[in-house]
Amino acid sequence: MACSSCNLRELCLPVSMSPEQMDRVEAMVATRRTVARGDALFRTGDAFTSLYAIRTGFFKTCISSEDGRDQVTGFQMAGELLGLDGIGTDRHTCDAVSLEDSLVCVIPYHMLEDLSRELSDLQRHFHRIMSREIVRDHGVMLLLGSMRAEERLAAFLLNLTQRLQTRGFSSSSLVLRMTREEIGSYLGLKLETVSRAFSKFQEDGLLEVKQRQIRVLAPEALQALVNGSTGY
Amino acid sequence: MACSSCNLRELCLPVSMSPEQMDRVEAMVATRRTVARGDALFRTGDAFTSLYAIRTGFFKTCISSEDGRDQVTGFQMAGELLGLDGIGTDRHTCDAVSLEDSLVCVIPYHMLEDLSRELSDLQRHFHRIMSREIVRDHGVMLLLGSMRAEERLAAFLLNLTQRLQTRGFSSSSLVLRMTREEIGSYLGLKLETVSRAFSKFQEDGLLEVKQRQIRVLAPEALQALVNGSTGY
DNA sequence: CGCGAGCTTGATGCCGATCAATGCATGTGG
DNA sequence: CCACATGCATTGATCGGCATCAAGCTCGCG
Repeated sequence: MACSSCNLRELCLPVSMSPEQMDRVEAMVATRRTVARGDALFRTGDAFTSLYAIRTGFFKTCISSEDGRDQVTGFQMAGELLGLDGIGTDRHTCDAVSLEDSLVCVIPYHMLEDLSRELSDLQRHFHRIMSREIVRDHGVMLLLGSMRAEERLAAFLLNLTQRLQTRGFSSSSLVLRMTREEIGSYLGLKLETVSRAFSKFQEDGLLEVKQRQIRVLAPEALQALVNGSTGY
Repeated sequence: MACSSCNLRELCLPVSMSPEQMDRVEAMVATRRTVARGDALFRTGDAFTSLYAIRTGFFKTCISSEDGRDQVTGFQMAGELLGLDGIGTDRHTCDAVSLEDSLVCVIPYHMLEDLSRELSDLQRHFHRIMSREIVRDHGVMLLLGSMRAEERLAAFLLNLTQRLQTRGFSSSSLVLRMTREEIGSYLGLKLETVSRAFSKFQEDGLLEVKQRQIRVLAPEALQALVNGSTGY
């Protein structure tokens, strides 16, 4: 259960620490929490106290405006951090909902503050994580602002397979944890459009689609879609 | 030229510090830099060394993918921070282009790291700023993913007026620093669509539009657009 | 077995992109 | 000072991609 023996330590917060630094990090991450599929780790408006590192499982984060409009802002998998949204206002500004039974490591934020004042490596790494989150969001803005339906889905799938690969899974075969509707919400599309794009990819031999079982047959073709297809 | 006498200090990085803390912050923010209209403060790929606080002026940040696609990811005004994108990879991931002659305060990042390890107020505030940036981006994702053209423009205008108001300007009268095309890029629309939406708002008596001179006549109506108009 | 949640597929319509022309300010050189 | 160029904005006409509406279909589960 210790960070030092966690197979995600290279992806998570405590990257490249000395053994003694690691001890202090482990003291900070003392508690774990299970979240059953469908339950929320936190919800909009909840008081912010901690960040959460996903040990196992899969989450979505979503926001909703006063009227019913809502939007999935991201999908998070093992090794990724949840809760950064809460730092700014001391309240969470989105819901984090588990898409499968999950286990998270609880990182009390005030302890992270204290410790990262002492361990500059930790400080540096935490800042990097926040910065990368900002950069990721910019990428999504590009996707939502300028790509067409199939391009969006291609980008989404490549992003997923890449992250799975980093975690040692096959880059060609994956099981979607989320519904077509959730994918659509993330990509700014309706579920029917997502479904049609999947079918199209299958017709064209880019994918093999069996419900949520996906096999990527032609990653280069997906990549080509994401890049050049504005058709110059 | 000192932070302590800067009229933006309540918006910027050095919020709520003791005089002696403020001295140390000022020592960190030793240099200023002017950026002529149209010039870049930094560009994608530039080495990341510093954050920049806008003293006077106006910027846009934009990213572009390998093919020509590009996207304005934000507009920044006095008191706001630029360059957070660079922390994650030690290189900037977007262009920051000045939309009018501007002056920025240069904050060497390694000094900010050092100082925020000593001043927990500074540390806390810096984290808040990054977190708010993430939350802002999520708001833009909601806008891009689920709003229609006029709703997007209404949200954009309200956001602008609100930020201007915080800085002591009128909330009803503003001069746009950016072109229709830049607004369109930010909102995921074409410039013609932006132009039409402006005209529509003027017809409906919500705005008075003279090129880039905008007068907001009915802010509540704009707000209503942003909220309820999904038409249930 | 039958129900329901999620997925697929088809038909139609609308919003915003695209193409194209004109208008309007600012600036430059003759 | 005017003729002309240039960049930006407006407006109209047409087109296309995605949303919407509407059936079926599949699969897991009580």
